[in-house]
Amino acid sequence: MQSYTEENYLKTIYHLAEKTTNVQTNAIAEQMQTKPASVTDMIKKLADKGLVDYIKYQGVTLTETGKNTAIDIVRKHRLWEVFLVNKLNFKWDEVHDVAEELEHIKSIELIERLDEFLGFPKADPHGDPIPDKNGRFAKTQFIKLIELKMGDSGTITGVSQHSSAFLKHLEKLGLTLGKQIHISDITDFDGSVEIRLSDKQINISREVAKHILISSDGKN
Amino acid sequence: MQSYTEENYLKTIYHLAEKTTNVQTNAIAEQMQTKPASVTDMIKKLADKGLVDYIKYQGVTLTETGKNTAIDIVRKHRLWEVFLVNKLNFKWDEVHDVAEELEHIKSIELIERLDEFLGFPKADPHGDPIPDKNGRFAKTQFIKLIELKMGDSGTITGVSQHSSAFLKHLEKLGLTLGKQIHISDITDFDGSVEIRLSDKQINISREVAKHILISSDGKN
DNA sequence: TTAAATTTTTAGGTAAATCTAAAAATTTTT
DNA sequence: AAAAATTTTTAGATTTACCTAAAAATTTAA
Ligand SMILES: [Mn+2]
Ligand SMILES: [Mn+2]
Ligand SMILES: [Mn+2]
Ligand SMILES: [Mn+2]
Repeated sequence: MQSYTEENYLKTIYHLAEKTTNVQTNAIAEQMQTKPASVTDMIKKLADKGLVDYIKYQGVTLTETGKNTAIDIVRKHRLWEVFLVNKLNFKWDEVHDVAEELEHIKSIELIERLDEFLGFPKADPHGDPIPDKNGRFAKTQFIKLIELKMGDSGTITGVSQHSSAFLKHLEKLGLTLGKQIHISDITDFDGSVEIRLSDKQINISREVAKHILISSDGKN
Repeated sequence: MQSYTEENYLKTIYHLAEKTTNVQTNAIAEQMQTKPASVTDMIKKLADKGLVDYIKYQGVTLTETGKNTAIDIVRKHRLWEVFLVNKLNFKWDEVHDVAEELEHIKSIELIERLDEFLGFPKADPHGDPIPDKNGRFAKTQFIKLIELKMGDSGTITGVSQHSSAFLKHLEKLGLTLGKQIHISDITDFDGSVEIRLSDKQINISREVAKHILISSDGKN
């Protein structure tokens, strides 16, 4: 059984490992909003428990057990987010902090029944995949909007930034999950992207385009 | 902002204060499954924070703030129990431990929306009243089944014991909330109670009868 | 109203998760 | 390949929530 804190470390390491193979102390510290010295302490503890492999000065990797635990927390986090949005009418930018707490409730029964109650959803309100109870989920193949070329089309199926400011901005622009988009132009001057939606034409900055994930329908 | 632990102490003190006016250190220790010395430590801390009034050797009472905090936790606990039973199909004997964790999730928005989602329930699965968001709730007037006389009738509206063993037993006997009962006899030998339900006749021990709460329909 | 029993507190410590400051190792630059 | 910069670890404290053992206060019984 892990503490609330250990679970958060495992989850953080898991997410960082999606980007870089060996996860560094400082990266964990930044993500966890704590100090590198504290991270070293915790890493040793997790290593003792067999949840991470650790060689001094060379970062950490999750063991099989550690990874499974992390995935289980991710599963809970995302299921709770679906609950908050679909059942309690929260907005997609309001759910993260509460899910951050709910993910630590320890009851297998609870999460299985919640999953069923929600109709076994495959993705959370931000398009992130929800692992099933065995920890399995499809590694979805997203393309960043910024990588699309002029004339490309696709559907918004995720975001890679969960800050409330960003999500609120997308909502205001009408760029929500499931929306069909078409790249009508890429501005020479600043690289901003001109997008055609079903009902309107908008322009978004490169910075915004970086964090929108598209499932491509191919060129058209 | 209180810690998880402080909240549990406040809730425990609140419940004990429903029975005895001044709440003793040992009583808190027993309820919290901890040692009296630890309770003394925590009481001092709660007193420093203005959540309890405390005079050495004379037990504690909740301050107004302390009481409001406790009631808020009770509200959360009971709303989550309703959620678990009504939405996730838990049995009434399975919800306590999970609610014990869920009650500490800190989000006013969450609990208000949950309340609404559940249809603003007035009582939890055990018949205990749910405070509204201002902490108000009717002090329900229950009579213990054991206090009824032969010939009395009433409706089961609560239980004063939440152990899984007791609740499962009641369920098996068909003594669930809302059931109409009629006292057909009180056995001379052991004081056990003969009860007529709509469809059958059963006999329960004094021990069981003590913990069933009845809203009396008057004699008939 | 003493003595005995019970309750409560104090004193002194432990373990978990932090922190700051300084030392050590590694990586990058010159 | 040094020097400089960065990253990481160690050393030593702090805070929270516990604990045990012993002392002090209160309550109950003789
Ligand atoms: Mn968390
Ligand atoms: Mn999400
Ligand atoms: Mn609790
Ligand atoms: Mn209850």
